[in-house]
Amino acid sequence: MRELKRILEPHIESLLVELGCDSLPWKDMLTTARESDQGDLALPCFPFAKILQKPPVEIAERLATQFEGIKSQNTDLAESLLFVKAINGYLNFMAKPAWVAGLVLKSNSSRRFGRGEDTGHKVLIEHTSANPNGPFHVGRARNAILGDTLVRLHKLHGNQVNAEYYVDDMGKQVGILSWALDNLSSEQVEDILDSAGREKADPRWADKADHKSVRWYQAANLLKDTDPDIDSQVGELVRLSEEGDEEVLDSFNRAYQPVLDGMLDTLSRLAIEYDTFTRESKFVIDGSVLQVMKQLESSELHGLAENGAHFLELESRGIKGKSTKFFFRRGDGSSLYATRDVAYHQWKWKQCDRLINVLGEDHKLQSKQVSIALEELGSKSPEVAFYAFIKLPEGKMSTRKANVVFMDDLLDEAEERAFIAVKELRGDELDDERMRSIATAVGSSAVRFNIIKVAPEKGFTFRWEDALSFEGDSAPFLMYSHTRTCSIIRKVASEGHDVEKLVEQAIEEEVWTEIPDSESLISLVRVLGRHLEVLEKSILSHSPHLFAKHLLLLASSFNGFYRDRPVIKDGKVSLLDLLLTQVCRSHLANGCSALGIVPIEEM
RNA sequence: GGGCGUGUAGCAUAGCUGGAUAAUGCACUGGCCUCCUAAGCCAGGGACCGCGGGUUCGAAUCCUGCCGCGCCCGCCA
Repeated sequence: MRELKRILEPHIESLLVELGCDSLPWKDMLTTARESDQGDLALPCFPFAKILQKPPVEIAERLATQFEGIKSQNTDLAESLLFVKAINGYLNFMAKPAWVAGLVLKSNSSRRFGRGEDTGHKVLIEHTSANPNGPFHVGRARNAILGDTLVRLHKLHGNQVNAEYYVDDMGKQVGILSWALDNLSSEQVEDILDSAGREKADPRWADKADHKSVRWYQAANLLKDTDPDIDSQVGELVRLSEEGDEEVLDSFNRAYQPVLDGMLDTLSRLAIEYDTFTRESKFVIDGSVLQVMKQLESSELHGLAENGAHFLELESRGIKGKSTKFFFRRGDGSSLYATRDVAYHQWKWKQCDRLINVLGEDHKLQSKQVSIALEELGSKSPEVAFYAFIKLPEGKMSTRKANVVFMDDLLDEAEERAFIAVKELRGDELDDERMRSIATAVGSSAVRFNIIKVAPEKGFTFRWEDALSFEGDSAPFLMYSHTRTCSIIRKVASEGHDVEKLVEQAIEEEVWTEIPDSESLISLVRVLGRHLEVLEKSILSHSPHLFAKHLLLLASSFNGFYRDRPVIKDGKVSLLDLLLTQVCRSHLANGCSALGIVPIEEM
């Protein structure tokens, strides 16, 4: 209730000045009331008790009386404020429902659609950036889903966003894959995996490049343990790639590109797309890594190891642990992953005014080191959205060890279960094709939502039942509420009304000024009033789950409204209820889309 | 050993810049389709907020010490 706060603050201030209590941080104390039937905002009066030597209950009552006096003399207050009440030592402010409704319904700006105005800010969000060495799995999915959701939320907020994928086209992982594809036959690969007791490849994915190539990658990793010669061969390839050797980089490219394409196919099933792809090798080839290394040498933190390796000593910058050194150049003069990352960040900063990385919690130290190095070079640090891992009951997911749940399998299973559910509910009304498309939308939405609804910093264990949950706090619940808004509009139209015209009429007549005394209608209006504030908070704290929770609340409030307020009855349309339904429909549709949930019109 | 994060009903989570009776879903008990889709709605039971100290008028929230879990402390990526 930002608008209400803005109106109230000057008046509260003048009262507190009069009392001599304005030295306290009362603006922060003025918070959302816990009980929504007692008010929208509340000011606890306990801290004033000490200064005034009077009981808080008495102070609250005195303030309430004085405030009522001010209210009658001020048009802004008279218009927006329903009442001020002293309850248990709290000063509670309740906004007029009609005023709140007006905020949401009357504006012909983007607010009525649950969308922020253009901010003009350019935001670059780098996410996923997974090594292209095997199929996309559920462990990696948290990065992609969190990242893509941030991209969508930023767009809804009004920012201009670039979604960026950093392609790791050099280094050990790709080196092993490339070596394996050049040196092992299909029979050898299957023999190696078979004798290690690994499962056979799933025939369903026999034609998908990422699922095919990962067998080579896994076999080479097994072989490497017994044959040290492979390590040195791969090591040589890696060294050459880091020097920018074109031939090696080409063969790396041939090895990983089909795998990356396969991963991107899977991601597109989740509606995850990227605007730009940037290869790590770019920064070696264009010389910027070399320049970074040179510049870091003149840092006061710079140090030189016995064999000629360069590092920054970060103890003075708060880095603790066994090693406080950040190596940025090997003894042989070559760069390291993090060094290239520094060059990459400088490049990213050239194209945005806000830079966000989505990273697993295992990258926390690395990320801090890169930030310090950037500061040494006079560059800004990025914002980082960290997340904890999704693990399996058997432990951490690993492509190398084949301990993974493939996203392709999860999505197939989700869609299948969704199909069974639609068929059971609507099998006699809809044809198979229609039900299939509903199931596809429900499946991918549910998978995304079940990951995005928990706070990023909390780790969790993957369980099929949870990932595929369709009830309660879930994507299908949101989607279902949205379809209800659609079917109401459909019904109004089907009875011969021109919905657009009626909505315009409702706005013109300002139908919200005579708001009915309906608890569910009013609480729905209040939830809508908070929509953009929650969106902004969600973005600022990199916490999409806050917006997800809010959307669940919106859907559930709409369901209450739906129960109590028939929009059309005996052919007669209630303009206010129609307008509210239309506004809810946009809020839900845009909100769902921002979470990667497909807002279908029937299900 | 050190650093970062996390611990809330049987389960999964929200609340964590201190504020009123700790919120939601699953599961459990009971009720609601002649009514814009019941993937829904209503009512009910269920919580030493990991444990111990401290700060405060007031602590799930802040400080501190334990305990459990996760991640990190490579001239790997």
